[in-house]
Amino acid sequence: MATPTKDYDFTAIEPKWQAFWAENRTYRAKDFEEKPTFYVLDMFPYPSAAGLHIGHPEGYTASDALKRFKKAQGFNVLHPMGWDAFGLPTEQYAIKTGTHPAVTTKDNVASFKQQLTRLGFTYDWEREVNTTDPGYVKWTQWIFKQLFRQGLAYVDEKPVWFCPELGTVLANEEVLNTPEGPRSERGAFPVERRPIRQWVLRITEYAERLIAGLKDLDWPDSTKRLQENWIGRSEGGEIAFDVAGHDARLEVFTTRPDTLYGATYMVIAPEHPMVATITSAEQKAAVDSYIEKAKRKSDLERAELSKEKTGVWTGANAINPVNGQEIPVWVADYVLMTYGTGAIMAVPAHDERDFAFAKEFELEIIQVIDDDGSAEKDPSGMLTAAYTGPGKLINSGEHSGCDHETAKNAIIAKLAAENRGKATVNFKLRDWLFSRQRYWGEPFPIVWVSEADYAKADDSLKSLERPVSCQIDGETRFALALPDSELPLELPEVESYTPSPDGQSPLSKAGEWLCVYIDPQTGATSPAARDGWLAGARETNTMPQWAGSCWYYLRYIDPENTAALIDPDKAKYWGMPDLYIGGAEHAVLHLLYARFWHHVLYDLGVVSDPEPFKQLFHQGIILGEDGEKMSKSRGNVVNPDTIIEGYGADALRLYLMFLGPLEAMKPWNTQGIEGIARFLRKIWRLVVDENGGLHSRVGATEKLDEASERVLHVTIKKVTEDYDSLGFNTAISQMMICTNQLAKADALTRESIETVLKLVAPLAPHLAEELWQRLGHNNSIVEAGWPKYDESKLVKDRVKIIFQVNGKYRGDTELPADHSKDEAIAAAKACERVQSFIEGKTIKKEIYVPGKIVNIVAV
RNA sequence: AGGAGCGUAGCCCAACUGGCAGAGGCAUAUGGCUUAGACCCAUACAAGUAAGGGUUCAAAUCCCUUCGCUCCUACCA
Repeated sequence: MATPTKDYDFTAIEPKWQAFWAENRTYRAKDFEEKPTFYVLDMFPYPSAAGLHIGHPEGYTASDALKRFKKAQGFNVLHPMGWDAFGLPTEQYAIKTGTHPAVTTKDNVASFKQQLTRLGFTYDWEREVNTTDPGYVKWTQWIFKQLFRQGLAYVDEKPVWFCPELGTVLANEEVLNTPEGPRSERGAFPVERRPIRQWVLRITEYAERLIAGLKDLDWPDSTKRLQENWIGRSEGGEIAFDVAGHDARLEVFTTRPDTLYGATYMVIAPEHPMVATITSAEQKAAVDSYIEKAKRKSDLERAELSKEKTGVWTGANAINPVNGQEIPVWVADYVLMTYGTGAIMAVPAHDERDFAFAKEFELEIIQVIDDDGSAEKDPSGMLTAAYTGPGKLINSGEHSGCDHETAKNAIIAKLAAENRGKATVNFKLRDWLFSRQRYWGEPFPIVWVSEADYAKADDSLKSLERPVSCQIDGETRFALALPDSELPLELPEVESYTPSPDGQSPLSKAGEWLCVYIDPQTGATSPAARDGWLAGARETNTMPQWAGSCWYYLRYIDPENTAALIDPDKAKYWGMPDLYIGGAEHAVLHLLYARFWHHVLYDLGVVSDPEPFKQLFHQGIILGEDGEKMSKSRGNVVNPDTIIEGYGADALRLYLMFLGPLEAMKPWNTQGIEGIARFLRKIWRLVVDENGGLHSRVGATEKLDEASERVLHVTIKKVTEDYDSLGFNTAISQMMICTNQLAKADALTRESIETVLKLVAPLAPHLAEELWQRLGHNNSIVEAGWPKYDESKLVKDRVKIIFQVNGKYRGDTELPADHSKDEAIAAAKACERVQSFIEGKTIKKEIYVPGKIVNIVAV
C-alpha cells in the first residue's frame, strides 16, 4: 500500500519502508549465493548510554549507500553490524548504581539499534555480534588460548596508573596531565605508576611482518606511515662496553656504530638495573636523589622538559672497546629504559641530544665524521651543533678515511670477532599490555597451579615452549589453559564492581569462583576437590576492550558457529572485507592489534589471507557550526534525532554526504540542509502531482528531449563512478543538475524517472522506494538493478573550442565533434580577434588540445 | 621540535590530475504565485585560487620561499 500523502511526508514514508526492509529481509546476506560477493565493514560502535552522535551516521551512511549500490549492481553484499560492548563507562555506571553491566549493555544496544534503524540503515541483523555474548566470548578466549599455547603470551609486572586516594587502577584516559603532575580524572587526586601483575602479548615478534604486510594494502598513505613509525624499525648494532673496576659489561644499542670513536661518555636510564652496582660511594647520594626525582615525573613531563637535559655522573667509567678510552657513565632520564638496552653510547658530535647534554655538562666532543665543510663551526673549529649528515670517518684509528656507511659494517664485524658486538634490529613497538584490573571484560581462560602440579598436567594445557609463571602471594605459580570444552569461561556474579584497594581486579573477590580443581589429563574443572585433580586459582585479570574488536569482522561471516570460530567454506566464500570504513583515530592501535591477531590466525590456518583489511577508508570528522569539535561543553552538538524529526532520515543522509568529501573534516551547517530538502521535494514532484496522483508528465512521451537525454546519461555515468569511489558529494551535485533539467521538460519517459530513482536510492532509499511503488512496482527498487549509460548519448556532435594567443583567451567557436587539428587551427586563425593579436608577429608554435583548445604562440 | 595535510565567491564545496576558474548547495537581492505566510517558480549576485617567486605555449593543479589553520608523534639512541 502506498501512503496516501500528496506531499513529501517523510514521517509517514520512512517508518513504512524501514518495516518493509525488515519484514522482507531485503538486505540479508545469503551464504554461497552464485553471485560475486562484496563485504563492506563499518567499525562497530561502543553502545554508550548517550546514544548516537552525528559522527556515527556519517561513515554508516556511506557504507549503507555503498551496500545498496553494490546490491543493485548484482553483488551479494555482506554488511553487518555489532557491538563493542565491553568497556569502562558501563562498568563505572555499575559501580555507581549497582546495575549489572550486562543489563545496561542490553538497554544501550536496544536504543542504538533503534536509532540506526531510524536512519534507514539496513544491516543484516541476523549476523549481529556482541563482544559480551558468551557465544562470542568463547572464541575470544579461544584465540587467547592459541596465543598462549604459541608462546605469545606471558605474565610480567608492569607499571600501571594507580590512584591511592581512589584505591583503584586507572586507564590511561582516566589520567590527566596537569601542571602539578598526573592526576586522576575523577577527583583530581595524585596518581602514580605501580607495578602490577599483567598479561602481555608478544606483538614484537610480529613487528617485521606487520611492517612488511603494509606494502600491498590499499590504505591511506598517512595511516600506513603512522603504523610504520609506530613499529619503528631501526637497524644498528649492539656493543658491549667494559666498566672500569667492575666485572660488568654495559650493553648499548646504536644505529651509528660508525661513530664509536666519537663516544665520549655513556648514559644509562635511571631505571637501569646496573645503576646500583656501578655507582661509586661518593656519587651515591646524588644518583639516588636524581633517580627519585625521575620516578616522580610522568612520561609526559620527562619529554616536556626535554629542552634542558638533566643527569648525574655515576662515578664509574666505561672503556671504549675500539680505542681503550675511559669515558664517564652518566645517569640521565633522556635515555629510556623501554627502548633498546636502556643504555647508550653518547656521541655528542653526531647526535643532537648527546650534543645538548655534552654542552650542559661540559663533556668532551670529538668529531669523527667529516662534514666536508658543510657544518657550522665556531672560530676554534668546534661544531656549534651536532652534525648528523654523511661523510668519511676521521679521528677513527684504522677506520679513518672509510665511508661512514661501510664503516658501520666494518666496525660491527670487528667487534663481533671479539665477541663485543653484533648487528641487530630494534623496534619502538613494545609488547602489548593485555590485561585490565576490571570486571567488565573477558575473563582469561587460565588457571594457576603450583610447580609440582604443573608437572602433572597434560601438555595440551600448557604453553610448552615457554611456560608461563609468576609470583602470586609469594609463591611461584604456573599457568594452565582451560580446554575448549570449558569455554566460554563466564564472568562470576560479584557484590562490588570496584577494584580492590590493592589494585587487584574485582574478580579477586569472587569467592568460590576463584578456586577450582582441574583434571590433569583433560583440564576439566570442578568447584569441589576430586581425587587426583589439581588445586588451582583462576586468573582474576580481564582482557582489554581491544580483545573483542580484534576479530569481530571474522565472526560476521559465521556468527552462530559453536564448533569453530568460522566455517572455512564460508570464510572462503565471503573472503576478507573489501572495504573497511572507520575513523582515523584507530589508525594505529585497533588496526595494528587486529592485524597482529589476524597474522597469528593465518599462521594457525584459521584464515587464508595474512592481512584482514585490504582497503581502508577514514571518514572525516564533522565539526560543530562554529567550526570547533563537537562537544557537550561547547554546546555545539548536533543530535541526529532532531534533524530526522525536522527533515527526515533521507535528508539527513543526503546532507551528511553533501557537506563535503567523505574524508574531509567539515563543519555542520543547519541552514544548508534546506537545499537538500528542496532537492528531495523536487524529486517527489517529478512523480506525484498536487493531488497525490501520478504526475501527468510521467510517461507522456516515448522519447526524452535531447538535452535531458544527454544529462541523464552523463548523470548515470558520473553517479556510478562517484559511488564506486565514495565521492558522494559530487554524485549528489550531479543528481541535482539532472533533476533540475528534468523538472524543466514538458514530458518525461517513465524510464528516465525510474533511472533517477534508482540513482538516488542508495542515499535516499525511503523516498526512492515510495516513488518506485507509486510508479506501479511492488518489489524493492534494489531488485530493479542498476542503470547503464549509453556511450553514444554522451558525445556531443558539436564542441566548443577555445582560442588562445600566447595562453590568453581570445575567442572561441563551435566545431563538429569529429573535426581535425588543422580545421581547429584554421578556425582559430579565421577569428578576427585572434587575427588582431597575431598580426605582424611570427607564429612560433601552434598547440592543439583535442576537443578543447587552440593556442597560438606568436612573437 | 619533527612529520603529514589543507588554504578557490559572504559560507560549504566543484574543476576530467597541467587546458576558458564554477558544476551544485547555502545565504543575499528583485520579481512572480498567494488573502497572507510557507512551499514553489524565475532572474540576479559574486572569487581569479593565502602571499611571493619559478618551470611551461598554458599553473588552483608541478617546484621553491613565506604566512595561516588542522591533525599526528613526543628525547626511540
